[in-house]
Parts: sequence; C-alpha cells; structure tokens
Amino acid sequence: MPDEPSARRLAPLRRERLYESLAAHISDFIEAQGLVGGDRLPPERQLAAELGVSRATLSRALAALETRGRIEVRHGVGALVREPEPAGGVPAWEAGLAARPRAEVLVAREAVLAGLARTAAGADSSMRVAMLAPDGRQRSFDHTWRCVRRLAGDGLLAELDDALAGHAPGPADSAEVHERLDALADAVLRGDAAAAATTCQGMLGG
Amino acid sequence: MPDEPSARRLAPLRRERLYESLAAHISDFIEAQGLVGGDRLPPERQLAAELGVSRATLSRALAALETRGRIEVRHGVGALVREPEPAGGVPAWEAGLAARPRAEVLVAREAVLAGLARTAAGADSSMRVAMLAPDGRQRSFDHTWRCVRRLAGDGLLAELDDALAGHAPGPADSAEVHERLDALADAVLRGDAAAAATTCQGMLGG
DNA sequence: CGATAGTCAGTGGCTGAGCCACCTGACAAC
DNA sequence: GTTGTCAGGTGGCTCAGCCACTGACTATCG
Repeated sequence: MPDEPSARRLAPLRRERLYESLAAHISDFIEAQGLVGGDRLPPERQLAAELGVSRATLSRALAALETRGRIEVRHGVGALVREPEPAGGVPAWEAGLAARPRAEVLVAREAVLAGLARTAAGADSSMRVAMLAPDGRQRSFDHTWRCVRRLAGDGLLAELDDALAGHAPGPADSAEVHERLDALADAVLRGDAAAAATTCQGMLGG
Repeated sequence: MPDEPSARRLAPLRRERLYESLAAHISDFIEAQGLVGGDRLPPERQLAAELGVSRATLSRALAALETRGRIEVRHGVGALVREPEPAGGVPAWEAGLAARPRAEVLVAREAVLAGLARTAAGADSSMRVAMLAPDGRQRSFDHTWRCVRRLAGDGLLAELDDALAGHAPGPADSAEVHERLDALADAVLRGDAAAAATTCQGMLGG
C-alpha cells in the first residue's frame, strides 16, 4: 500500500499558486469579455497593475495559459487569444463507445442531460419561456431536448451529448415519457436547476 | 489569400524562448542522470548558477515542465521527477480540453460528479456504509470522491471524470466545501440519489 | 524511553526595478 | 509608390531581496 491516504490521515491540502489562480482568472476574463481568436489581451504591465500582482507573476500566468493553448504570446506584440482547436477531439473518442456496455453509456448520457438541464434552467428567463412554454401539444423527446440544448448553449456538455446520443438514443414516446418531459420543461421554466436535473434521472430507462 | 505561406516567402522564424530551451535541456538532464519518479532535482539557485541563467527564468522552465507533467514542484521541498502516467487510459480528446474555457470544463465535470454520486447512492448498502460512514474527521474533497468513485465502479463516467479532473481540479479545503461533502456523503449513505446529485451543483465553484 | 513542541536551515513563491530585444506604424526621403 | 528611419510600446530576462513553506533536528516533558 504505497500512498494509501489511509482513512486515518488528513489529506495534505495543497495550496494553489498565485500564478495558477491568475491563469484561471484571465481565462475567465477572456470568456467574460467575449474575446475570440486573434483578439489581444491588455499589456502585461497594465494587467499586472490592475490585478495587483508583479509583472513577473503575471507573465508566468500568461506562459501557463500559452502552454495550455489558450493564448499565444508574441515578443513585441502582446498576448493573443487563440481559437480553440477546430477539429473536435470528441469524434475520435466516440468510436470506442460502440464497444461499451449499453448501460454505461445510458448512465453517462443521463448525467450529461442532467447537466444540460441544470444549465438551461439558469438561462435568461425570456428565452426559457420562448423555448419551452407549453402550447397544449404533446412534447416529443427530441424536440424538447433540442430546446434545452439551445438554452444551455454550446459547450463540452453539448459535444458529449452529441457523441453519446448515437449510442444511447432517447426513449420512444409513451405516457411516462411525456410526464417526465412536462416535469422537466416545468422545472426549467421555473429556473429550478435541481429539480430539472432530478427529472432526468432514469429518463433513458437506465 | 491572407497568409499563404507560399514557397515564395520565407518562414517567419520564431525564436525559441530561453526558458523553453531550458525546459528541454532539463528534461534531457533527467533522462541522462537516469532519474526516476520521486527523485529530486538540484535546487533552483544551484541549477540557475550552473546553467548560467537567472533564477526567475529557471523557475519558469520548471513551471513549464510541471504543466507538462514531467516534474512536480513543491514549495519548501524542491522539484520532484514524476513517474510517467501509469495507464494509457487517457482519451485522445483530453489534450483539447486545456484550450477550452474553464467554465465549460467545470460545468461538465460537475455533471459527471453528479452522475457518479447518483450511481454511488444505488450501490450496495453495506458498501456505502463501509466507505462513507462518518468518523468524526474532516472530509477532504479528494478522499471523499475516491470513495464515491469506488462505490460507482468503473465505467464511462469514471473515465470522463479522470479526463476532466486534470483541467477542473477540486476546490481547496474550506468550511463550505466540508459542509457540501458532509451533505453529499449523507445523501449517498441514505441512498438518496436525487439529493446526492443535487449536492454536487456548484461543488467546483461553477 | 516515547511522544511532543520548538527551532532552524534550506527550499520555492513572489516582488520591484531595470535593461534589452523585438515588432509595429508613422513619417520623411527618395 | 517605394524605401529607409525612428520612436513608442511590448514581451524576455536579469538581479537582489524578502517571505512562506517544509522537513529534520533537538530539546523538553510525561
């Protein structure tokens, strides 16, 4: 038993370095500002002053972001935001899914769907109403999930859902499914993230 | 034709930064010295002097090696050589994760954790008690999740968690985190899948 | 004798000021 | 129009130094 944390001992508690936090913070900043590929970040001196850290530390944070492919730093120019890898790595991984037990894939997609539902519940209120307000017609699985996906926006979860959908398709129409979908839509409309996620439990027959 | 490399034009010739060369050089040094996992590199001050560079630059080189997983730098201890990844179970798409906005990865991992928690809540009752019964000590994020993972068993979700963990690490210890972990463990012990999943919402600070 | 608390040397983390190399864009000279 | 020059802004790197953390050693206490 080499490094068994041994229920008997407290975990080591490793503190994050300042430049790591900075890197995360700047990454969030890129997101918040809506910067896209090619856009320039403020100069190091200015960023350092605004964030209240030394230029050396800020520079390390940028270097970290660069080795992770998030930005590109050019001498004499500045730090440029990099377009995320165009070719999705997910498809390659998708191929191996066919060989897995169906139950595993079902459980995984249910988790992803729950995450999407939760995210959708946090979307703008008017958008939620526009996409999901009841109109008296029966909800279909595919249509409902298209709406939820629109609300949740693009992201890792959406890509995972695409990859998993091929091997864990949605259920056929049935009274029970319609009930679930109504409950799901209702929870998302109310903005109740927890309830929305819970509704997905067993949605695929897992 | 914006930036046609056009055999007619010379390549831009981007110079390697000093700290990049240093990183490569040190990596070779590890190889040449036959250092293995756990071995310590010479202290920064000494290495910097021997290599004829400033300590700041050498430190950046070590940081670069660390983000690439070659070494592990510990405050107050030194730079330790890391054993290369034991199992190759790392899906190809994991590499692309680094370039994604942090928020996306965080949300995705939260969804995966919720799925794992839900699965764990359905595990055998005696196993749940064995792994998660409170013992009066503070729970750490990593240890608690190891237990949940054991309960949930291997599967797609577990692999996704592994892949995501590197880019969306768990939170540092704090009172709020401990409360969440207690609530999570309690829900899993009760076999309450929905509650267990809900507890994961925002667990990573998303 | 064993366990505990205090001490201390060695290590990485971070700072601040400063100089240098590099890139760009504007402008003058041709 | 083309070319050469130059100034301003940007990141790369250095130096010297202080601080925080770790681990081992050493008293001290029961």
